[in-house]
Amino acid sequence: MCSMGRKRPNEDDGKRRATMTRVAEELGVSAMTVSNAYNRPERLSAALRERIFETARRLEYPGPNPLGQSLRSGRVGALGVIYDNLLSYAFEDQAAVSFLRGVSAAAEAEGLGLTLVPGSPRGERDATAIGRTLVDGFVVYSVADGDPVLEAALERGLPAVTVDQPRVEGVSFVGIDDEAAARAAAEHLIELGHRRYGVVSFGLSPDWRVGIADEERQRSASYRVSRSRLEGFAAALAAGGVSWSEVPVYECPSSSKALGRDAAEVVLSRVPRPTAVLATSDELAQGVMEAARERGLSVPNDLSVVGFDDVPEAAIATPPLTTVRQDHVEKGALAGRLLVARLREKETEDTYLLPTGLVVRGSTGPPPRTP
Amino acid sequence: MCSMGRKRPNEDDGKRRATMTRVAEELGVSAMTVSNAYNRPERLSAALRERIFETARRLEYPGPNPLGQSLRSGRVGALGVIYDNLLSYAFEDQAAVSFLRGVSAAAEAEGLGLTLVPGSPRGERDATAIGRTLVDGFVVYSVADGDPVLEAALERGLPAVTVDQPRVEGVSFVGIDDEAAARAAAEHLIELGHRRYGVVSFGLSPDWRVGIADEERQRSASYRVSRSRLEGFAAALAAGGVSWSEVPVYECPSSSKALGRDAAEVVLSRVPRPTAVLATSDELAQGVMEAARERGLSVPNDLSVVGFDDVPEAAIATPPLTTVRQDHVEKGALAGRLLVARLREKETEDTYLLPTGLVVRGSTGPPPRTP
DNA sequence: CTGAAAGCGCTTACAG
DNA sequence: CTGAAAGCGCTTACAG
Repeated sequence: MCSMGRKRPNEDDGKRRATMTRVAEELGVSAMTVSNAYNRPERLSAALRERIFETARRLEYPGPNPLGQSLRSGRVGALGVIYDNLLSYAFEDQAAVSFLRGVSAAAEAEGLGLTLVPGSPRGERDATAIGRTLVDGFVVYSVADGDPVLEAALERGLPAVTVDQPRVEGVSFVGIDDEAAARAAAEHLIELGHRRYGVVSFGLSPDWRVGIADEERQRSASYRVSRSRLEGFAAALAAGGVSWSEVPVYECPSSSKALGRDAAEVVLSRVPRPTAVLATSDELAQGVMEAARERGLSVPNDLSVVGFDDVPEAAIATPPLTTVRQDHVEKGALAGRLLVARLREKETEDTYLLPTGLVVRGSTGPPPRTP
Repeated sequence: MCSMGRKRPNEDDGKRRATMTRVAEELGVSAMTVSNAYNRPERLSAALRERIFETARRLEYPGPNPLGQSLRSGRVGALGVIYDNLLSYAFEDQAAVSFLRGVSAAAEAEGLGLTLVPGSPRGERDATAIGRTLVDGFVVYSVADGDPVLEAALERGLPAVTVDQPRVEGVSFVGIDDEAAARAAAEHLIELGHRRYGVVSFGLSPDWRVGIADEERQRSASYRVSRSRLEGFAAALAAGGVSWSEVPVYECPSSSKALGRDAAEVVLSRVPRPTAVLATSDELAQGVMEAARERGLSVPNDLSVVGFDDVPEAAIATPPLTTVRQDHVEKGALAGRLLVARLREKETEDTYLLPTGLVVRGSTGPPPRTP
């Protein structure tokens, strides 16, 4: 049906795609003159330039091949983003989408593209693509400490910035104070008077474990963000006189409503039932609210739920979700700007912490009188 | 502060980044042996291979530079996506996000990356980046007929697929039957008994015009999707005995809640007031509902609203939005798979139309008794 | 099991 | 205003 489908570039009646040299030969000029026609018009008579373009059109020469240009210049013109999971999951995660929006804006402002490196499922690391990706530098987003994907990225020797996790010596870091932000969330519940808690967290380490995580597992978590948030929760509860060792921490393999729902089924089955659940993401928190609804529990009358991120959906959830706000767009934009600065061989700081704030909405309230 | 920030690749005590040749020289072997150490281990004794890796480590050689590999092989390892606006807007548009999710999944399944080409604001076309982007082919998404950005993409001579718009001779197309889908939406309102309509549409042509679009402007719209949907609305209303020429069609420069709200303020000020509004996207429709709420109008009692796309938010809007469903993820995945097929020099069809369906929810009902 | 040569497509000094 | 040469970093036949 379609003509382009038939044109095999390397087999088309022996006519391989035209090259700059071929155009030059055809006209009896040098290749550099053709190059100048495209890149430095002022070094050329207008007439010759026009003749060159005519010949290019006739030979179907598509203009200078950017691969040649890049090899020569050493510059690709794109920032790379490495995500800790399959790429397609990044687009399901509102926090990641906002983050990518920020990075893309920063790249775009410099005329750079954004290249999303093909990922691999959690628990099945594949770093081969990283060595083959054509970019000028990497934003490494949300990767576990010691992940082979991280090693591969750093080994490329390109400028890099890590975001949220991990922190790597000598590589600029953008994130928030996860411990303090989590602490504020838990303090809010302590102040409301809650004494019985449950926690629903996304993965602690990339081994895809599901279920209650004991304190040893919490301490050894290789996702820094998870580790820090649990530390923040624990600190606030301990300060409020609640024994952390009795708080069930349910670990989900990733962050989604469905997984939050599953987790809540376990956590809410505890006897006596928790009156408050702290989640490490809004997605998980929404799943917890769903599970509560299914059990006929009212949020916040029977159960208080706190999320993390303040994604757009949090404000329109039923009830609106109390959560920790962070600016994912700005996080991405800052990471992008820092990477650009590195490309320009400017110095950057080691650590950039963005502000967070607790947003109290309708999903939290005092614990029920009759437990 | 940071060591990496200090390392200037071209100036670091005269030590430029090591190359394959340098590693080879250091060991007294040929460059191709070093190449084989990385790419064809079986052609090498294990011992020599290890010696090569040791030397590489010592010289801080990061492994074969993919730019060299790509120039040699002619393959980049990434699919490019061209969007009709600034990239950062794509991440705000739920339909686009779902679409990108599909494309990324298709790319990832083949080990390919996804490169988002830096865009330019609507009404200010800049195609220069397209000539410089390193990709193996383009998915051209939602671009107006004759857009210079489209020309630039096609001139690269790489495989390409267009999505939604435009349709280009000889280039595979993925989309829906926009006319039929829009017709179904309008027929639903006709069947409910509505006689007075308003339409809120995203841009008709990329010249950033805002306000009521007359029939001449509608016919000459260079965004095919807008043109087709208006045709569908018009056909259904005409068949229902409603005069299209009396229906105000408000054109927004782009698709967002805020713009839908602005549009609705004009459309709902008409005397007599429309009892039903057809929007060309869910974003716009949500803005219309917002404007109605602000005027104290009840949806659907005073005003029926129909959207288009069935983005995730549509189902949880208040009231839940009646809309035309289409599968944006599958649209992206199909486009990605087709582009991959083209890279593999397989034939593809000219046109792929995905199914649509009207989803009737709470935002539509019979017109009010007392107008 | 290893190598010398050619070439992927381009542009930057350096000349004239 | 235009050119010859060198080189960006790599890998594929082809030999041995």
